[in-house]
Amino acid sequence: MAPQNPNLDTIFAALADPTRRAILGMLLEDDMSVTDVAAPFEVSLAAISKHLAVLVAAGLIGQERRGRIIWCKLEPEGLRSASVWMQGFGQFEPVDLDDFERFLLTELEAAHPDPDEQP
Amino acid sequence: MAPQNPNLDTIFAALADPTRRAILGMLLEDDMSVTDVAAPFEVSLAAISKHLAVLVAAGLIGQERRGRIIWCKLEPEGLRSASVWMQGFGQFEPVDLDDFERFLLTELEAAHPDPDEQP
DNA sequence: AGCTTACTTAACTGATGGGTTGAATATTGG
DNA sequence: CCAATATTCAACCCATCAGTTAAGTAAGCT
Repeated sequence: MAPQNPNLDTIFAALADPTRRAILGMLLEDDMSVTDVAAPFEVSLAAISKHLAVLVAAGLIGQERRGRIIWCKLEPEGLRSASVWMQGFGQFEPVDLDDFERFLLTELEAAHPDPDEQP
Repeated sequence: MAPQNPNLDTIFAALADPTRRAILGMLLEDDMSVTDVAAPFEVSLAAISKHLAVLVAAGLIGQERRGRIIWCKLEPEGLRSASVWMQGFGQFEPVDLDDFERFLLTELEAAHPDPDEQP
């Protein structure tokens, strides 16, 4: 629904914030409502709403209203251009997915104090 | 020489600026002096010097002084953590290097007005 | 030594970003 | 309709950022 100007500027700027990366990590597991996305964080709901708007503008997530709940879902294609750009540097090595898992968890732990999670 | 805290915040923030991405693209071809890096851009040398400092802090480039010239070189490993993080999204598709070439050229053209090019 | 080249630092400005609180809007349930 | 839930919008605060100009530092040249 958004006009979406998914250029590299907005994509990388969106990824530069740890809260937003944590949100992406959460949405990697499940689609979530705005309220549920906001739950683990200490900042206000309005702040999270703004973060989500940034992610939508960057084309990294999509939002769909069903009833009074707005569902947020990952838009993996939004990362393609940035990913392609980055792969140009760094010897084009294959990606280690275990590394990714480790990074993702580290990010999530760092971003919110993890109230009800059990490892 | 910099203490370098190459976390994802600083890396993505560094990549969010088109001038800095263009600089990375230039350094992909050759190591360059600060003055030469600054040449194609319309902003002041001081501004480019700051951009380079940001890239160094992000671990994306390195600088080495030889004589009175400071040489800037790409540090491809600096992108690894960010690249790994990103690949976690987007179905883990293989990267199309032709796409990369296209993006890189587009970026370079957009970043500086290409003083000696004839439209 | 003194001038020139190469670059950084300092001090300032205007714009943007992330945060807040409080009011506004939308939708559902009683 | 009215109240509660879900989310955004508006107005503001403060910090950071990209840019400027001007001065400062460092190294080579003659």
